[in-house]
Amino acid sequence: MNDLDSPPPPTAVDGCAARVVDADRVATVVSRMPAEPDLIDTADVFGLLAEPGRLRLLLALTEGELCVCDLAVVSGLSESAASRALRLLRAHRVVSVRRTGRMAYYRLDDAHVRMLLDLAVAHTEHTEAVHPERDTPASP
Amino acid sequence: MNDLDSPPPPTAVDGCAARVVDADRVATVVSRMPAEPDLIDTADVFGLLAEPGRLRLLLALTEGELCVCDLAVVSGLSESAASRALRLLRAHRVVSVRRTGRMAYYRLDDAHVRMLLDLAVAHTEHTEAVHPERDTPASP
DNA sequence: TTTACCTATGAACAAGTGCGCAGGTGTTTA
DNA sequence: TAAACACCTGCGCACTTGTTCATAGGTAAA
Repeated sequence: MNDLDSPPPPTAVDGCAARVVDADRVATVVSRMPAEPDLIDTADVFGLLAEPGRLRLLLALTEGELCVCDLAVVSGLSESAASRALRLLRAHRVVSVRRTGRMAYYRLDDAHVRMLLDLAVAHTEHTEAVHPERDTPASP
Repeated sequence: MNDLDSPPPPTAVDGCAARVVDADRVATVVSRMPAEPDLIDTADVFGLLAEPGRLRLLLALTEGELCVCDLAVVSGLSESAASRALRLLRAHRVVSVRRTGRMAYYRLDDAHVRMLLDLAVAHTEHTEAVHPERDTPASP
């Protein structure tokens, strides 16, 4: 495809053709980069927390278990949407379910996610909205 | 705040008609629920970490600042995609940029996100893939 | 039994998002 | 000067993802 071994400057990591400035730093960072599956799994978990609805759902569950209809009310989702979201969270082992008759009580089942939630909430609580939409910090 | 003490059966939170089982618990959870803007902002931040590419980008930056081309190589993104991702991260004040001539060096600029990253990586490192795809824990 | 209720699911739709390509801006070098 | 370089951006495509409507399963009450 491309033969870049003779030219002096550019150095690739494993065969990918691209300009590299700090080869040493790049090598170090690459070596410390988590494995692909772990990375994808991590991104997945963050993705679960990336929506207000699911976030409310999980925040509500930090207080203890709740049934689907209550969770729907608290999260502002329809019961259908809440059930669906809970199924997703359950598939990722973030929540677990306890069934009693026709009721289904969900609860947080991942200490890691709980820490993430605490950290996030604590942060937003004393951090005045970082509203984006501003790219250039306006330097007159 | 809202009147939910007299009616026996269905009780809504602020006017939404929906079945509620544990009215007290619901009221408590709702009262402790973060404000809408904070919630959206939090979900936003998690959304930034919800993709392998951006995650690699940020993980690389935990080691120190890097230029765009090096970040592209490390993250496996094209320079175009890396630039765009960095712009997004910059808009949310997650990273900051230092320009020297025609180079642009990016660095992590949010201690909170750094904690989130550390926590996530530490978790995935000693947690054997929680592969989903399993919904019902097999209950015959 | 029938009825009412809570939860779960299927399918279709709509919306958002990431990426590649090509071109542009500003800077350094020949 | 022109050329090479590093970064940035507009356009369009394709993929993923969330939401809703309607319906089905399963349990408790009449």
